[in-house]
Amino acid sequence: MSAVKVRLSDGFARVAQGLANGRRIELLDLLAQGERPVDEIARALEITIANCSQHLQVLRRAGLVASRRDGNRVWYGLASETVVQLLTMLRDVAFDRSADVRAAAEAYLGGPVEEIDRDELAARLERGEVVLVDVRPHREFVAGHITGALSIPLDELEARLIELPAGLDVVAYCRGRFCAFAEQGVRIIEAAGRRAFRLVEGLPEWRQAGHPVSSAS
Amino acid sequence: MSAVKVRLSDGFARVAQGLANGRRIELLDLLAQGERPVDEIARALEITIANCSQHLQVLRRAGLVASRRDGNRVWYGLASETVVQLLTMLRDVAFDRSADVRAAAEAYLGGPVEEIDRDELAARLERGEVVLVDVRPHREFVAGHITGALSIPLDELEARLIELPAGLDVVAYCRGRFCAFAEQGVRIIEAAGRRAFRLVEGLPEWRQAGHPVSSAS
DNA sequence: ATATTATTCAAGTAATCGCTTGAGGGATTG
DNA sequence: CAATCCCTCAAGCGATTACTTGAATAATAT
Repeated sequence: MSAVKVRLSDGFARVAQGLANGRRIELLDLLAQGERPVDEIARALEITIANCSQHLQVLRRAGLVASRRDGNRVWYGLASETVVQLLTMLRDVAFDRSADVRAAAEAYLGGPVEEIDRDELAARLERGEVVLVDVRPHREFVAGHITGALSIPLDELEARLIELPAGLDVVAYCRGRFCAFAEQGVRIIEAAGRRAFRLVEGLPEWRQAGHPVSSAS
Repeated sequence: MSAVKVRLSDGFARVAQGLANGRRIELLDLLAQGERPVDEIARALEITIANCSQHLQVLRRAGLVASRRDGNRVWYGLASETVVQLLTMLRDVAFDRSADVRAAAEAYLGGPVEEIDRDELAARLERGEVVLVDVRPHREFVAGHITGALSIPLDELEARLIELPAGLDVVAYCRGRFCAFAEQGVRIIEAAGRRAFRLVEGLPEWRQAGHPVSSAS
């Protein structure tokens, strides 16, 4: 009787176990931007391929990721959109409840920049009041981006500032609340004398809120 | 630079680590019904007090629970309502993504019973169409219950069926979607020839959805 | 003060985790 | 076919986790 309850609770715990490692959190954050083959994930996380593969097996056993084979590559992606919600909530609770996390987040993101939320961005986009820039790597833009956004990866931003239509405020967005790309993008744009905001959340949250998303360039 | 990102991700992971153990999941589920002293938690989980205390320290370090001293007892409770949301989402994702969890849930809860959701219950309560029974232990009812519910703990239900006003459908609820009390309650009530439903969620989700809750008997 | 009750701490042990290294398996290329 | 590329598996390691036992601490009761 109680053994069955233990089995159920252990099952829930196994999913949490998947999230209980910093590298796997980064991995899921990356996969939230679109599926990828193992070697790319390993490179992005700066870990060995064997180590990465093992983390992926743990996540697969936890039911958080799924894989498909294409030729001699294996592509991994999130098992479901609900995984994004879980990850987002985990990070929000961590930020809310842990002073360590808040300190680390500030150290990683740098001081505050002006922010804008999803609904406000949607409204201003509708009215054509802002330029929206996706500062993630181009491949992630191709996999999916906010409809109407320009793709200017962070490391090209300074050189391509001229592409931003003049006379409008600029909004930058990236992978999510705890990704540093948009913050850095905003600083670069502001250094050029333009007013810039960061979208608080990233593409996954935007998609999940039901706002319009496009694929391909 | 990357070291800072590692620190942030590890911080997120530490919170997940708190959830990454079956006993701690049960513990949080219990605390979602109201705060309790250590010895009671240990008894409910059928673990030793020392072991329980150590799990509670892990959860405190993860920022998921908080404690207060009253005389020579220490009462533990969830650190925030958001912890309930996180726990609920974790279990929903686990149920959704893991066949093991679905099998364990079925083994624990037994076959399906008729269900009713929050909004429907709220509407029917409003119209006085149903009797609502809280089948959790009485102390949990006292700590907080759905406004208008009767308290009949599961182990007294069979003997007290007569207290249920005649001529109405009965709805039973308990701690949550993965608590077996309500299922068992529905079976007992149906065995007496009454029509009975189970509220899909429990009190924590009801409260969090903004529906009316009362305290004390 | 002493005894009692409730909780935490410290030490020890078996099991698990995270990583490395090197071998093995699947699929494409030459 | 061999050679190559991509990924997984197996073994081994140091560190961490979950649990037990017994001692230490904190507040109350006698």
